[in-house]
Amino acid sequence: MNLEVVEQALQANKTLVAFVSCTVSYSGRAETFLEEGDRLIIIKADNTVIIHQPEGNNPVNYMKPGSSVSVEQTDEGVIIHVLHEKEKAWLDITISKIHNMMSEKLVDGQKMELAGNEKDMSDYIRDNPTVIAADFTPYSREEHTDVGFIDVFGKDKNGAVVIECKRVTASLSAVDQLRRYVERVAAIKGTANITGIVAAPAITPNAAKMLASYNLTFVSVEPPKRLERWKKHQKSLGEF
Amino acid sequence: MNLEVVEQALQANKTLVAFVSCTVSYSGRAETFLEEGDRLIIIKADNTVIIHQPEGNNPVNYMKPGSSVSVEQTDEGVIIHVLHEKEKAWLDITISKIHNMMSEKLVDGQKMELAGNEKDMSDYIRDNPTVIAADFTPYSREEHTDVGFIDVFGKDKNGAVVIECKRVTASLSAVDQLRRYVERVAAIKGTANITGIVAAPAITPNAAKMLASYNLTFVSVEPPKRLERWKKHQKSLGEF
DNA sequence: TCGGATAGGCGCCCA
DNA sequence: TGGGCGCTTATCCGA
Repeated sequence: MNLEVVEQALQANKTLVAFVSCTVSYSGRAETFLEEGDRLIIIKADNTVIIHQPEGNNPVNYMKPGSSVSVEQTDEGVIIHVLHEKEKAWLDITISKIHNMMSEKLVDGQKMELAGNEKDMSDYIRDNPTVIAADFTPYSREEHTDVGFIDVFGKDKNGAVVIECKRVTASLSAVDQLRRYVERVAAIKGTANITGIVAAPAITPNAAKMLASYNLTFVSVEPPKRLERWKKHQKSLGEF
Repeated sequence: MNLEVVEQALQANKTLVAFVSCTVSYSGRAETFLEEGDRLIIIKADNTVIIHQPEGNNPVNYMKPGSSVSVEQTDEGVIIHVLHEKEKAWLDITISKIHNMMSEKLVDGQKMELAGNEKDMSDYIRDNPTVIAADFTPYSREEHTDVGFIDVFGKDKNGAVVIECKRVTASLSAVDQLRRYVERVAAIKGTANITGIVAAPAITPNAAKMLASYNLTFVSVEPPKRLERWKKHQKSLGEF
């Protein structure tokens, strides 16, 4: 271990990664402790600190950007102190052994482009209203009320239509949301004659049952672009 | 770059990290693309793949455990292909330059201990029922119904009591949940006389209004142990 | 900053 | 395996 290496890397706005044996203590929104073991530590230039165990997708501990990082040499080993004043949180990494480490100044101004989220889906419904019903006319997206905002709001021949979109299988909470909006619109319009629709690729059985009990309906809508590139990819694999 | 180094690391159940310049393509539940820039790539022994940009808490792209990883040398550079058959997802990392890399076999059988989550809070309510009401008697936690499970279920002098816990400020969705459970219990018991309580440190104004409109109530409960170690830490800092 | 909702959410538990 | 839901959720967006 070399304190100077760590401190120089941090000073130079580098990203530092280290394989270490360590224990981890965290206190903030909750409190955690992790016994000794081998982990990967990442310290970014913005003082984000991330600790990964050897398996799994998620970090076991982390501190968000804007922390302050300091390093201390003690009898127990090297301790990395991370403090986030604003969040009243701190993290201590007590390192008994550094197996390997490296640091690098990384330059990256790019932002990830993403397609296929729920906004794309409500856009798709607005632009292709017949996927809901032949006589459906959308008015607005993200209509705000004091009980939340309605994904797609419009009308059909019977009156107002409230649509809650989900890009994945709709669950009980989707029915909750829809019911909340429909009741609000009914209260505003002074009529119980509102059509409420969950638009999603599928719905769970319990949610479907609950939906029906409130005279709300489900319309199956696939999120746009889903799996297109996957299928293309599979096809190209098949050509080998 | 050295394909063999990467492949040997993966074969040997090592965790591999690399600073690279790359582009990233993903297709699965959505589709993403990330233009050329410097990133940190992590490939774990379980074939978890994580890509971090130089700043921020969260990975920009990832593939969950259980993927298959292969490496290919092309004219454009080295491509790391990650495929998750089951999830019908794939990720390609096209690397123009490797700045630095290292790998290590990590051994870690530990599991993080956590205090201060919602389970601790409902335990606390069960063990200290007077924080809800003087005459409250808890029966069970995680009582299952077909519309979800009730955090804490019990009785008071008026009848059944349903409690929904939140460790942070309760929102509209917490009221939704509680209402859903209360209605279900009322239907089962055949009575409308059910007491429904949101137990949380705070509640948003709109949620409070909605709660009141359904004759449900809010009880302020702090999640246990919150900030205790923070305060101790601050005190010890103050002693310097 | 707060409130509300989505997320390529993830991960855990339980039927 | 799917449903339901919490999460040190994070992140985005609008008021």
